[in-house]
Amino acid sequence: MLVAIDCIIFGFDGRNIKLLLIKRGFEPEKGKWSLMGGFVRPDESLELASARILKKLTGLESVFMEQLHVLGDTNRDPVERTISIVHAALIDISRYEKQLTSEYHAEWFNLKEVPPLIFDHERMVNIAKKHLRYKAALHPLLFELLPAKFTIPQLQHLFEEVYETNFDNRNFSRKILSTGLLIRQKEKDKNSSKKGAYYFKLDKRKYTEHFRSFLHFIPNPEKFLKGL
Amino acid sequence: MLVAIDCIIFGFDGRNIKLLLIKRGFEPEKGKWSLMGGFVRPDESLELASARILKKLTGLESVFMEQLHVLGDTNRDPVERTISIVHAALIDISRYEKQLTSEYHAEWFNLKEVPPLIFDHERMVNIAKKHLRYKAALHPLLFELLPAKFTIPQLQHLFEEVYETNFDNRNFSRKILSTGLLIRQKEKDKNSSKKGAYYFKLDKRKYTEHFRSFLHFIPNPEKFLKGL
DNA sequence: ACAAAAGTGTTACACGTACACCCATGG
DNA sequence: CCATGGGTGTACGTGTAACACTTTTGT
Repeated sequence: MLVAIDCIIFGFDGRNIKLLLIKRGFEPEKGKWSLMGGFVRPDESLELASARILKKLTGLESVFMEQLHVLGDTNRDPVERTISIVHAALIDISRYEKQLTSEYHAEWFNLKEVPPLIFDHERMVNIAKKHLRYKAALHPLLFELLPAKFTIPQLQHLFEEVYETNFDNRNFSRKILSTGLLIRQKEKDKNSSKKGAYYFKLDKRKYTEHFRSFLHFIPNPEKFLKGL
Repeated sequence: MLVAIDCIIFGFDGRNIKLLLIKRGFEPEKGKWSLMGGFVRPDESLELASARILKKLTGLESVFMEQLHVLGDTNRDPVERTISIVHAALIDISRYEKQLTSEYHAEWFNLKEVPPLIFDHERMVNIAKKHLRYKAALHPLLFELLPAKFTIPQLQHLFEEVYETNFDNRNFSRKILSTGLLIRQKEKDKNSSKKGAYYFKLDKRKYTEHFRSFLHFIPNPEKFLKGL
């Protein structure tokens, strides 16, 4: 039995949530869009395998991926029985731009405009989307998707992208700040408004310490968690 | 590469949370306590494989197990490279008593008094324990562990077992009832007190509909989620 | 009558939401 | 000087926690 790993990389460029895809380089389904996948070698752990596969197909390094799910239906791969361990990560696109050279044919797609994918990869993406929404509602996960310095309106925009809705900006900023996870900087970002919005930095120590203990980052969480 | 499944079955007998274990029947490590495990066959899905393995080793049928995690370190099995997909389930022990005949040598152990286990099975149990605590804090998961009719004090006792602490009974019952998930019966349970406690039934429809949308079943969830 | 468990009432307070309004500034 | 986005203040309702107190009934 073959053991594969498929990697789902979500990215944020300041405007949209995107998904990284590659053009499959071999048969079957050569030339179609696909997640980054490969087989686990007999002598490597799952962590090493996922890192190797991602690096080989996209150039990305030191991306922290998390195991999400295993798909193992008998007919999911047309050639041979293969189970696939789906891994996923979230990254700030700008921070990895240099690694994603044109040597690799990986491309970012807006999450709302993903092309048809091979095999059961669309199912994998759906699983990952649900997981993202669930986790980001309860934990400060999305904070990681932004540059080292970011503004609250930027963060709010990101949340609005993920949940495909709009939040009240005044309540949103208070809620976020009440966690004590953000450290206000002296400078302001004046790109998006005349008044300017303060930059914030993430308090890394508090972030890792309390990651699991912050709940309800979105208003009316019941509404959003219901369907997931 | 071999693909195995290991099954973690948590049970509740009205008093304690227990873990189902078997005595391993073959080398290596023959005669030691172990989770129920086996290999996935080329022609069966993961769902079928986990059900088959559990049935073969314990007699249990139609237990809904959930995929938890994959362990795949290269050295985890001394004989051959094996990855294991950990599955877990929660059951009301009394409801499955008949299936667990003595033909199979499966035994229940109090979760606090689990004997040494083979390979990395203790690690698997720890992963499952954390997962249980996390999920049960946010969703009405534990309601399933009780008989069709149960009292609030019974449910509270179960929560106290899982979180190894005590809750205020008055606030607990209000919180649970405020979800609207329970339907009060006319009879009372007089086994544990003279006044008697009302029996309740789970509103199955509401339960499945709203499973994801109820949050914070335990007081001070931050405290409990912090370390997980 | 008493003990012991079940459950109600009460209160203080934190939190969530809605929304009026003020602030800063580039054009 | 005003349009625009950023942000504070205020008000109200709901949820939570703590705990005094009542209810029930077997012994």
